[in-house]
Amino acid sequence: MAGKKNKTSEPNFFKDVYEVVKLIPKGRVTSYGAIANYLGTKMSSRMVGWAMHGCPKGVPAHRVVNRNGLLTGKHHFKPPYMMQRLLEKEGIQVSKDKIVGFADKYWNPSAELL
DNA sequence: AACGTGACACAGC
DNA sequence: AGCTGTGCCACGT
Repeated sequence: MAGKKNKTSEPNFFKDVYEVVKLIPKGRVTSYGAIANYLGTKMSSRMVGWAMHGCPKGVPAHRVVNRNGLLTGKHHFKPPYMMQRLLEKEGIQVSKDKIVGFADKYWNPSAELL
């Protein structure tokens, strides 16, 4: 039979998110909105975060933060301080769950990958 | 099928 | 300057 996917919809969106996140250079960070914008769903930044719920191994979700540079998703890590730990290890300074010099370390997929 | 939820973003107050 | 409401799309129940 035709290879019809039983899934209601292919998680193409999620897959794209993972791909982009994996492409984030070390020592850099990006925001959900940036990824969403790169995927074409600029307003649907929520989906990016939701996609991270299934973040498979190899996806540095700790490099993805909100537009404020705040580690909003760190509470979802195990343990939660793992996110900050990884960021500091990559050379990113974090103060009060916020990226220091976020604008300077900001990585725009729409611009860098373009 | 409908409602509620979710790691966001933006406008309005 | 912080809170609220709305938009967005997908997933869970």
